Amino acid sequence: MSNDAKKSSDDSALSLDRQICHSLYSATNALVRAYRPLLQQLDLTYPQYLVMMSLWQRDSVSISSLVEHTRFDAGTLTPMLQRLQGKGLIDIHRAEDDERRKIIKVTRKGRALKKSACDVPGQIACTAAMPAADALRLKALCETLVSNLAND
Amino acid sequence: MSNDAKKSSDDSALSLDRQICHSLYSATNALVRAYRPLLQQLDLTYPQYLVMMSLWQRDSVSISSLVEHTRFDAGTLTPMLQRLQGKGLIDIHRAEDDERRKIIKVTRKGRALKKSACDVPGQIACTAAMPAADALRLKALCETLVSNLAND
DNA sequence: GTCAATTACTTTGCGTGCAAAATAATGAGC
DNA sequence: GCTCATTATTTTGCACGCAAAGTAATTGAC
Repeated sequence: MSNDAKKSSDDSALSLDRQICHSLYSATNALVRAYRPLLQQLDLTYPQYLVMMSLWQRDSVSISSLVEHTRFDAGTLTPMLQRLQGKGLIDIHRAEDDERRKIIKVTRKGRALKKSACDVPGQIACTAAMPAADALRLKALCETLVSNLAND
Repeated sequence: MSNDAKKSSDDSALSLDRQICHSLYSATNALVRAYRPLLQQLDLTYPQYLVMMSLWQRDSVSISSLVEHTRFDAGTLTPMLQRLQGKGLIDIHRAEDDERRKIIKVTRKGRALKKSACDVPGQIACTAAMPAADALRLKALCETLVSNLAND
């Protein structure tokens, strides 16, 4: 809690143009918008794409494990997973050892989709047109923010 | 479109942990979550707070002007403004010269809210616990991203 | 073993976010 | 001054995002 970070009653702090958060917020929305046409060909939304990436990386996981890895809320994941199941990309079934848990498995169709998705990261990188060094710096700053804000 | 930015068929590019976009996405969600308890006292959501900031800065504007300044979609703003009107924070009325346009004006109550909001930027800065230099770098990177992605 | 606390997940409700279609007023060409 | 394209805003439909409440299985205390 540095001293100059807390300029409470400074009026200009409420100027929209100075808001770091507004930049972050609109950058994220712009990114999701940029993904849309690419992902449309895969019949995926951006959040669904993130979940599929998580599952391509580590399959047969519980929902709580997905919550941790993807940072999605459980209440968000439940209907999202049902939609992915509806598309035939994943299977959901109860864990045998613990009937509360559900295990998510990628289907053959889901695994096949990965091949169609392999061009997406490169295409987005082109659209974003950001030097690799800047992109990494941006990622690092965001990760710092996430972990700082997680402290509650 | 640099050459090494386009590693199309590289499998590791689809690893969730390497996704800059995932970091950005979760940082934004974490931020909005961090704002929630602060803004709850003002009975505002984060997007509503952004709109109010825009209006505190420049009052009596059309919706399309707000779209430009806040970077919200018009279809998002219409119901949002109706809610802000319902809270008595703004007035909405048709422009006299052009009956298609609507002019948004902050009410006395809306202006009074600014005083209650003046501590919010400082409090968020404390929670985010990010050095000013890093915050500015983050903002600059996000702005670059926004303008790169806007090219269509 | 029984019952309360915990854990894993689902449901509900509300507010975005946005593409696409609809509505309505203005302007332009003739 | 009519017609058509354009502009400003609204509506619709669907998918999050998430707090809060609900449900069901498991663990822990005794």
